[in-house]
Amino acid sequence: MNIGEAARASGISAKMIRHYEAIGLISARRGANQYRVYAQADVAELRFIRHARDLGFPLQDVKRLLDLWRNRARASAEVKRLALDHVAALEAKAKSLSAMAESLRHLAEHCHGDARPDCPILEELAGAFSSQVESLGGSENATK
Amino acid sequence: MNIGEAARASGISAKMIRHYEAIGLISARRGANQYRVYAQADVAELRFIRHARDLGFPLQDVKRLLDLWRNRARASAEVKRLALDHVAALEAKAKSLSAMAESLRHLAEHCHGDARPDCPILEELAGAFSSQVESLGGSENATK
DNA sequence: GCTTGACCTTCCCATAATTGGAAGCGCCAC
DNA sequence: GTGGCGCTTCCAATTATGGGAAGGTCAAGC
Repeated sequence: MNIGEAARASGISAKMIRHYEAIGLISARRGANQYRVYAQADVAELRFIRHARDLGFPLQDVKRLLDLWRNRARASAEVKRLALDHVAALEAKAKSLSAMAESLRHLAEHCHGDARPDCPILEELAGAFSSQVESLGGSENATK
Repeated sequence: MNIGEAARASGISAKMIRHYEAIGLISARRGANQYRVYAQADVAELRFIRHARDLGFPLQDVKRLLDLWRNRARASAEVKRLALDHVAALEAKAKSLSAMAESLRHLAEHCHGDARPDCPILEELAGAFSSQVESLGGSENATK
């Protein structure tokens, strides 16, 4: 099959299939036309890639996982280590985003959100960790 | 003060300060040398930007927030809307990452992780939603 | 045979945010 | 007056994906 059909069968765009080939993740035979030709096994690899991406693995890890998948003599220990490292990274990222969301939501709760200009969200962004910025508008001469 | 000192005072690298100027987020006066010159108010803006970035706001939102901050006649409603939209985006992203982490951790729990090659993680990546890929190794001729 | 349309090819560019480096100049202290 | 640091601009890489141009190929229809 050609790249379009492989794309439909795998859920990866033709654009990305070419890209994955360009970065050495996969390879493809060429027909007499120079068209890329894909077999069922190639589609299976593409699906593998897509599932790994769906789980958030970066392409570098996907490459390693793909190598392990192709290698019948692999040790499952390495797969597990990759997976658990990735789990840790995902959880750290999720935690960080949740913390951002929570502090921002806390700020938003104290903003009345009407036509008035005063807003604790902006005040926090301006002041944040340090003390309040004093007389901001009037001290541009303090340029040093 | 020059860009280096502004960078140290704001926690934003000189590189990024120049970049923020290039994309129109901030501006800077120039001295006789053509060196950028920053006042305390400029540092306050830089800090504002950093805090907004720390909360995960994309630069586009930061630009809008900065405009609102500069505008004394702003309505806090828009700030609140921006903030709550961003909170929703953050929470959605965090939830997505957590879901990935959980399903991957679930898979990893069932992988014995030793020298043997069989591994449910790889099997899931290969098969996932569809049924098991049957006789993958032997049917490359089924190319259609 | 020729057109049309769908498909394929390669190459360049864009996104978002940040970082790195190179080449060249100014400035200050010693 | 010179060495080192800071400043300037420009160019590129990162990560993953997509958009589009300019052209080649193929099958169908008339």
